[in-house]
Amino acid sequence: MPQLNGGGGGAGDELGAKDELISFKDEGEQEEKSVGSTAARTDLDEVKSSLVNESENHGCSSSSDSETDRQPQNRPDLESSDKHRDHFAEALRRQQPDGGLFRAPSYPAGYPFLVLPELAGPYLSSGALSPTARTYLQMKWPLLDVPSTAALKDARLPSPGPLSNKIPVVQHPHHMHPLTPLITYSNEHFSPGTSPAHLSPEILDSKTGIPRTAHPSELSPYYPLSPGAVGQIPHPLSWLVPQQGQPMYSIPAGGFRHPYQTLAMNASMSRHPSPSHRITLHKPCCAAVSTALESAVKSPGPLKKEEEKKPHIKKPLNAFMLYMKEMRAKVVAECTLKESAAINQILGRKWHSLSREEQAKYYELARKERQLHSQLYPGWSARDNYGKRKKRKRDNKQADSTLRDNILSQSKKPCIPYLPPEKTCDSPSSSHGSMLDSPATPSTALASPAAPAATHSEQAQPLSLTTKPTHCSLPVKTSGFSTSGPSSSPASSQPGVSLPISSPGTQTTPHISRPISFTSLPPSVLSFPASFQKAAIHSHHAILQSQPLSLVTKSAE
DNA sequence: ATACCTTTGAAGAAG
DNA sequence: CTTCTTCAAAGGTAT
Repeated sequence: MPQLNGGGGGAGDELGAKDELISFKDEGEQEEKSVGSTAARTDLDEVKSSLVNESENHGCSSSSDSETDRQPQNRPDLESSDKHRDHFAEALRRQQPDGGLFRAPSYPAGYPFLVLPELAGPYLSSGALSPTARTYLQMKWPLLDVPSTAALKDARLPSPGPLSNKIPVVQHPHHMHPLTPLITYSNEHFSPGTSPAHLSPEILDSKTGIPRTAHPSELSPYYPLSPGAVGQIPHPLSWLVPQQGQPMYSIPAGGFRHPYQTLAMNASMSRHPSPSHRITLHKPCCAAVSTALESAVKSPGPLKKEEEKKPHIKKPLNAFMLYMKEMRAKVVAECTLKESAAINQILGRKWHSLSREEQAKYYELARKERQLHSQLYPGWSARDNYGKRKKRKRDNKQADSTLRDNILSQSKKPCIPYLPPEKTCDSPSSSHGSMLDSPATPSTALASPAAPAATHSEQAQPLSLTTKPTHCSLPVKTSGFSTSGPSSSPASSQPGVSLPISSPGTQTTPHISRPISFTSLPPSVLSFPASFQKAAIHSHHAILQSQPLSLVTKSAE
């Protein structure tokens, strides 16, 4: 868990100011459409084909030509993926005429982050409405074909006017700030069936293409600040908030009122973040919303009572989760493959392919998020959420991993030589100097803490063990190995020393575990990027610069 | 209807 | 101190 060092402020600024795009294949997506296929897309194409190839007709495997043709039509997917934006921007902004507590440094238009007073917070799920005072909302306008219809069904959701239809048509994923996902926390506190249609613009269903109503979660409140904290805590993510004067989306003055305003007001009433105090709700001004909220909040049975007593406060998202939230839409949009598991594999690879700087953004962001979370919920512990999910997968996993271990040991698969990573699935990395295939530009040499390249190559090994018919050359199933038991890896104690599987003398049975990584390193050491760089340089040096930290080998001894 | 899958990272528990 | 487990998101898939 590399954390940015104290320079956090600087990092934050960097984040806010740069609007750096995640390399991946965003660049030139627009051109891509007009010009046709590009190298950039080959990346995903490869991934797709490798992922879906053979086994499915999802279309990822479709020829580039067809895909090219498909692109434009695919926009709806994109649009839906950009569901995070809506028409609240201006109105919300008005609610904080002074720019609100959280003012962002200059932020490129198109990435408006709003501070929503009182929306159910992302950290509260399942019927738990946050009484918190503020919520971040990303107000990026999607390519919404904002149908005259739903988007503005509700009078309280006045048409963005100028925004009306397809305004942001030009807005493509690659225009998204890497941090956009921050605002996209889903609100599980709304029950699916009760989503207040009026709250959001219609979004084309990614699958059916049929206009659908955006789920409240798509309105994505970011975080709630504890009422007491509001106005006191400088928001760590303040830089995410659009500047006041920034031309966002003009909404007719007098335009709209946030449906949850009453909630906001109510929020102020519950000063204590304590879960037990969070559920009080005032009826939203809108009946529909009210209904939705009530249904979400109220739920029959004693179970509900328990929830009321102890709402589920979600864990803060980590860097990768933040990244995923942002990139998922892109990946999904570019690939008809919708299966999250597969998408996540791609995302995982892409994550590793990110440059240090790019990852640093997310680490910093995650760090801030954790900070905020801790401020909001001082007493909260990750353990509080333990057992909230019923997981039988655990058993499966164990069995699975055991099985895998057995298979491994039986087959005694020799170390697979270093595979030219990513070639199959993640070419993008190469395009932007990923360590994967373009070793060592000075910057990449320092690499992200995740030590991308090597990781991939390692992961590629277990490929054959993939239990799922992904038919993808993607190195997957790393997690499976990670659970391969207590066989502690010596290397884990010395992350920097771990060697690639291919290394001579390494144990024949590739033992891939999860991040030896930085999780085991003290934050001080991991302080990202500076400390990390040092550490990386120190321990890995040239060869290991991209060394897979996740690789565990016994040869390290 | 619900859990699984899949990813990485963070946090906590256990050894 | 190290290792393992759980959860965070997401949405198709499987049970």
